[in-house]
Amino acid sequence: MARPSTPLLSPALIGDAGLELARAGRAFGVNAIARELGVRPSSLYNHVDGLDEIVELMRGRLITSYRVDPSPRPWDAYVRAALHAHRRMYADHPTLVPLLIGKTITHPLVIEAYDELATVLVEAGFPEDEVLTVIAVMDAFAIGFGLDLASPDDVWRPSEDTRTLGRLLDEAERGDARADRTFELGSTLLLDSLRARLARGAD
Amino acid sequence: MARPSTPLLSPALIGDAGLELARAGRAFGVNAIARELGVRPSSLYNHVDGLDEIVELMRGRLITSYRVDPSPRPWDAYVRAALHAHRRMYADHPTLVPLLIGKTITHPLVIEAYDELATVLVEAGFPEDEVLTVIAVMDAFAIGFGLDLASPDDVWRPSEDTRTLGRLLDEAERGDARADRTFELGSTLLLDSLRARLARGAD
DNA sequence: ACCTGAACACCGTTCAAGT
DNA sequence: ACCTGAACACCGTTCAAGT
Repeated sequence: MARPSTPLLSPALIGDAGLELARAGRAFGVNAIARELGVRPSSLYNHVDGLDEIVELMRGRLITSYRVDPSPRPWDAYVRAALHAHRRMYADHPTLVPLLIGKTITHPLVIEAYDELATVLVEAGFPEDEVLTVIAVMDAFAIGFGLDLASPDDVWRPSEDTRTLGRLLDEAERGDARADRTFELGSTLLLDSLRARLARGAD
Repeated sequence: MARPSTPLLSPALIGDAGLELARAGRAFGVNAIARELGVRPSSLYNHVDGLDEIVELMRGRLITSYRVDPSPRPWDAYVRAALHAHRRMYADHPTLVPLLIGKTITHPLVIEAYDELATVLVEAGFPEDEVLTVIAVMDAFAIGFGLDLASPDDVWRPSEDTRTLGRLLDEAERGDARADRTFELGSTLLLDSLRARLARGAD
């Protein structure tokens, strides 16, 4: 079977296979993707330039599945929904994070999503020279809390006596419950501050 | 030279070599570290159990170099300093981040650092059942802004027309100046909220 | 046009051989 | 005790060969 009548591969299939592997916490290299698709590694190069381009494909397909509904609503509800969705996105693919943030964003769909967020914030009344900063803060938030959610059930395990930490750990939640509580506090703190800042600026 | 009279390697040397590579943005695998130390890859296994243990060594040596001075001062100054130091730490070694957060923290020095932070927050008056959450929020912050600082000079490069984003980008800062401004806003928002929360709780 | 197989330079790890 | 060299199963990428 040198050339099948109907192609076995496509950029979309390759990107989706990589994403599936990443979501399952498995390695998502060229070889692993080829294995997943029942094909030889070298076959992928007929559709894709290499691992870098595969990562770009994955990024594009990611953002469409975690897209936030832009229906009209108060800006802070939109911001909260975006934080939630992006946190989930990063948490579902922690090993992808360094690759995603390491490259300039050019993908049209991803740019569009940021453009929408920028528009919402400008219309909410944030000063124009501050909107990009607010967006970057939101991104840092989503990434940080996403990786927090992807952490092990026990973040800390002291082997010796501690002054305070051990006692607090005995009473504390663990796993996703802990991570969710952290995210709730974090996003509440952030939104409170943003609202206060907007109110102050509007005086 | 089968066995040198004085050993060429040690766990400390191996960890430091890995950290140096990571800081330089280069790969820090077994082979790369061996190359750096002028030795064969298999030699490392006389001192270390494998890449996982090397990562643990790197973690331990990291925290000591980014340790926050625990001298008495207002809790919020301490929190700000910790955010600053940890952000720098993550930014200096972005590729290490997924490895660091993927494992439960057991290293005594790292536990000690968190214990200290917990003690400061308890003494500041935060409710005991909230302190670990605040710490996790700080961690998420430091990681998110650290990776933001490690991002390329241009985070976004739109190829088509945008409603808002392109216009804002034309006026905006880039590179470290942008990342620093983001961090300033983020940590100000967080600290404002934490102070407000503490004041409310103290009523 | 598109899949294969062989080849290359990498990677982490094991282990017998040397001192 | 500690470094080496050969070996193994991996990895990403190239390219000539096949249809």
